[in-house]
Formats: sequence, structure tokens, C-alpha cells
Amino acid sequence: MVYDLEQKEVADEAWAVVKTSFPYIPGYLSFREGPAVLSAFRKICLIPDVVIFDGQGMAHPRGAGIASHIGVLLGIPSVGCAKTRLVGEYEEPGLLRGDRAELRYNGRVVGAVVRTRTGVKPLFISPGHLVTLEDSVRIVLEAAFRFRLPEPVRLAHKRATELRKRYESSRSSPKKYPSGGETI
DNA sequence: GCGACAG
DNA sequence: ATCTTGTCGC
Repeated sequence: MVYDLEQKEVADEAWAVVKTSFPYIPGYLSFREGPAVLSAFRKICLIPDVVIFDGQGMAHPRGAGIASHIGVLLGIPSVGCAKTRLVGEYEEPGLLRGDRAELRYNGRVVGAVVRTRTGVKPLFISPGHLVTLEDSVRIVLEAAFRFRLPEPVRLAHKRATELRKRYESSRSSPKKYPSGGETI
């Protein structure tokens, strides 16, 4: 999902149906979900300035979560925005939107635990490719203006669920199914 | 060996 | 992540 933060609207989108070739193993998420991200990315017409990943960036056992790894392959700035922690220690941040705490791992600050909405569970933000921690937090807070998750992440998730349902029911019948290359 | 563990 | 009913709060 390519989202225009100034117009507050979807600018482009694309999807891909890819068979999983790797199991989900904490610390190896990019090997499972990366291929699908890459194939869907080849179909979009508007290349974004930054990509927000549903997962970790630098806050990873080897310092390179899906945001860092795929960000490099795409050659585009990226940010890790996970709903839960993978590694690191932190103090619970304040309850207001914008309140944050450092996420430390091996004596290093690898990310931030940020409250994007007052009273909701915080997000685990960490730098991906070509982006600083401060910019990462700024980008996520700017994109999460309505709900807990950044708008593009929320909409992408919503679209994925919808497509998966439609796909699972149409795959049995002889009908065809849009490949996701349609441009808006 | 035990517990932790993005999606 | 997925399954899954009702329920709590804005």
C-alpha cells in the first residue's frame, strides 16, 4: 500500500500471491515474508520515499530484521514498526500519544517503544535502511494519526485479509483471479 | 535443560 | 499469525 501522507489518501497499491517456502522462525521473518513483499513491490508504479514494515528493523538478534533486510534489497529507506517485542529491554512508556521509552539490546539503543494513541499498547519502532531512530519515530507518529497502527500498515493488513478470503473461496472454482498488478 | 520468541 | 463470542469503552 502506497500512502500519501500529505493528501491523506492511498496513492497506489499492488499485491502478490506467493507460496510460503520458509517457516516462521523468530529472527528469520524476512525469509518467510520478504519474497512476497518483493514481488508485490515490483508491481507498484509509485515508488514511496520510505517503507514501513510490520516487524523489526535494527531491534533484531543480528541487527537486521525484515525492515533492514528488505529495505536494503529495495534500495529504499525503511522503518521497522512491530506490534510486539522481539529483543531488547525497556521501561513502560507514559500513557499519552507520543510518550516513548528506549529499547536497549546488548548495551545499545536499538529502537523506541512508542505510544501512538493515548491508552493503547505501544509500538516497537526501530531503524531499517537509511533512516535514523529519530526519523523512524517521527515517520510512524505522523502516519499513525488515526489508529494505533500507521495508516498504510493498517490498510495493507486490511487488504491482505480481504484478498486472502476472496482467494481461498475462488481457488476451488475454475474462475480466474486478479494477480494484483492493477494500477490505480 | 529452561524460557523467550517480529508475523 | 490463526481460532473465536461476547464484551468494554469512546
